[in-house]
Amino acid sequence: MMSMNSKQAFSMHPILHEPKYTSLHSSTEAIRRACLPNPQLQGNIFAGFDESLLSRAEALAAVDIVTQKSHPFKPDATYHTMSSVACTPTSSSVHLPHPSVLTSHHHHHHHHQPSHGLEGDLLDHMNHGLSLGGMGGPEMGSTPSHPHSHMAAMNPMSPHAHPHPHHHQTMNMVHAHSLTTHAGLGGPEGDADPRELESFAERFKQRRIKLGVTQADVGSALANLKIPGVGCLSQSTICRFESLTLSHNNMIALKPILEAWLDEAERAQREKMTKPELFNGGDRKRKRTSIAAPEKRSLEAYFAVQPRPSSEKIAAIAEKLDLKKNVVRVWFCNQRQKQKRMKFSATH
DNA sequence: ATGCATGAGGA
DNA sequence: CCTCATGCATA
Repeated sequence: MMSMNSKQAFSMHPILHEPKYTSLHSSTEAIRRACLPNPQLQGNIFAGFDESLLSRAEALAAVDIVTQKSHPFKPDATYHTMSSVACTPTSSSVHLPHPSVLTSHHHHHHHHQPSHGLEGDLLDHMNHGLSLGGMGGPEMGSTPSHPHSHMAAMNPMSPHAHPHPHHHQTMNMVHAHSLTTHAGLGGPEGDADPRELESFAERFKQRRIKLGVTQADVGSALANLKIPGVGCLSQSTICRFESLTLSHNNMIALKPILEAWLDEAERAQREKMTKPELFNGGDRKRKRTSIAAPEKRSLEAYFAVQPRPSSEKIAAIAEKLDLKKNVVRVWFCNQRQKQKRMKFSATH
């Protein structure tokens, strides 16, 4: 198993040079990040009395059950499936010609701390369905409402990928790098503004639907564009792009690609349509752990007081909630990522 | 549309 | 171990 795709060979790819990217469109994201919670700092601050905090958080979480509205979902543990996949993006062995790195962590300026009233803070968060610090408050699913605009295969090029459904990571890494290094000016302009991304995302969705293509179709069709370093993307990513639930950087990186596809797709629509083809492969599916509501509430409570628990703390939490440590760790990672998504970004 | 997961790359 | 970009599986 786990055959190594060429994408994974990325690390040993001959072209490992890292050209110094220019600050094409950037500074905005720096500003955005500036408002994010400060990493390790809080950890130390609370390291001393985190015990009590944890207890507090847990207690609150427990009591909170009554305040929570009913959840129509089953508090199951884990599911398993054997359903067959429909769209197999497959691999696109291409790599980015310029594996320039991203992640320019420079959160200067840390924000407030919940130390001014933990109980109050927690209660506040929980009673209000958690503000930015806990979970996605505002509905992102506020998109129009044509969930199923099926039909597809009208991609510019051959929509079907290869007959080999390795569900491995597609490693596109269309990273957009940004530099905060703009001379001490007062006008942080010239970069991609969230405003434009927003409008583009909206237009994109509409035109995509007009073409009668699904998000999944767009994803797999991208590979056919043969753009260096760009393979296919999943429905998830396309969806997130349209709903702006990606990091600012990610949005900026994907925009030109999706734009190129749109162009090509609309052009191709006039002339022809390649023969639609469908294939499928049956692979062992990954399993998705489902954290029950009560546990999730506890995690949110913990997260409110300590977004970055230490390994030990994670272990402790995991044990209390009877979850695997790794599940808890990943949960925290994912929560942190959510905070950074465009929709909740302070750049707005 | 989203929750949980994987992995590269970076300290 | 984290951050980030992405994806599979699911509601």
